[in-house]
Amino acid sequence: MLTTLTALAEPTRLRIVELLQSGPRYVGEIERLLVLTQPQVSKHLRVLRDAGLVESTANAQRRLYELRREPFVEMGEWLEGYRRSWEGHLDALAAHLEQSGDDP
Amino acid sequence: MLTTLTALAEPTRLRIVELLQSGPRYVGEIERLLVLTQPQVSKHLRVLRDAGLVESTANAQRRLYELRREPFVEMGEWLEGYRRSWEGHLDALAAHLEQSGDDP
DNA sequence: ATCGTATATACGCACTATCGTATATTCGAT
DNA sequence: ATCGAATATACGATAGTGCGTATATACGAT
Repeated sequence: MLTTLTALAEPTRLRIVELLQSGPRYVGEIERLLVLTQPQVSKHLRVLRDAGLVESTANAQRRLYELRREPFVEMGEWLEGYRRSWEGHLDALAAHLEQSGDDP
Repeated sequence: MLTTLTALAEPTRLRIVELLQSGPRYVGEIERLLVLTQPQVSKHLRVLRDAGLVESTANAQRRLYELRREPFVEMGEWLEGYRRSWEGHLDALAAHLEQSGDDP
């Protein structure tokens, strides 16, 4: 989870990820659409790939990058834990109120 | 979203957040349970609070910190966008397969 | 009023990460 | 075989971030 969060917690990388949400893109497209230098794009894509957020397939000398689903699924599962914890607190509150109801 | 991600993308802060998942804690408890220095805890809590991830209520000279739901809800909604995008891709794939089915 | 406890902030240092520029690599085209 | 396009990497400089130590602040207890 930390590696996923670390990879996303950088403005430029988050922009790249948000762009890739609309579909796979070549490095050059990302460079042009987000107005970044080419090494900047390659470097950030490297980080995203190492974090498992993207994968690339080579077409001739171009590389098509796309998002991987897994890390996003994992984030969803991770969030579930928090959702459950609040449900738990609500259950505890409900139990408390129920108990309080016995002695007005 | 960026501020939330930035706040969470630090090992110690993530540990604090994970601890707070089990319920509200005083600064001293966090310090003891996670084996951190007191200024370290205060500093990280400050960042988490500025990011809107936690809020505190004062009891005498102690401050009870707890998670706020909103940023987690927002993360869930943000993830929804990605889930939908993959559904979209799957729909496109389904449409393609459907079309292909016409001519074997 | 003073003291001790609990928490927050200030400041200097070290480390990491990002950026820009230059260079390497890969591959198709000629 | 050579050239150009597309992408990746190396390297130096800089800026941001976390840590430790010391200090400030707030509040209850005596």
